[in-house]
Amino acid sequence: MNIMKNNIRELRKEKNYRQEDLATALGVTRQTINAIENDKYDPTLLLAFKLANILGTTVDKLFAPDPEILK
Amino acid sequence: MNIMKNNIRELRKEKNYRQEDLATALGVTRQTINAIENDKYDPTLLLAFKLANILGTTVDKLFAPDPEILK
DNA sequence: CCGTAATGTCAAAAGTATTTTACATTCAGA
DNA sequence: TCTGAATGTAAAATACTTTTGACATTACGG
Repeated sequence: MNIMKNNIRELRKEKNYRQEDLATALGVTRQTINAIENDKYDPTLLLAFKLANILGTTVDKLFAPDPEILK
Repeated sequence: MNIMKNNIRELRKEKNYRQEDLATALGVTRQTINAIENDKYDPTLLLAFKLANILGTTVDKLFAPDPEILK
């Protein structure tokens, strides 16, 4: 199960991208973007950096792990 | 293949932790810490956050993807 | 309302991260 | 030099991420 929050959808919409636009820009599939936006699983670290980069933010701002989990 | 750089080893030594100390503190195995320090593979996003947290830094400062790869 | 674009979802397969167990190498101190 | 501690490494098993292909649902402009 996945405990990370993210605001990819909000930032994506600000840029008027479709899930598919983001996906092709990052070299992944639309299903991957959809799954991450809907918290099905976390992206790899590399994909997290690519997402932050294209959305004009940082990994630390884009994702927020449950504070409970940061022992 | 793994294209991410990190300075976990340096920060770990500043804190006088052994690989095993970091591992048990984060709930992973020593082999995992060793593999990440030696760039065998990237950690998951969650483990990256845990590492940054315990080492007193941020994911963005702790890891640096090859700029080439950030299209 | 109708058509179509966008999003949601699913199952199977492939790729990658992590664990476990085990052994090898390096290095500092007694 | 000898010992023990720390690190490096490897293979097999398991878990998780991503792809592929396909179909369902939602939302919106005409």
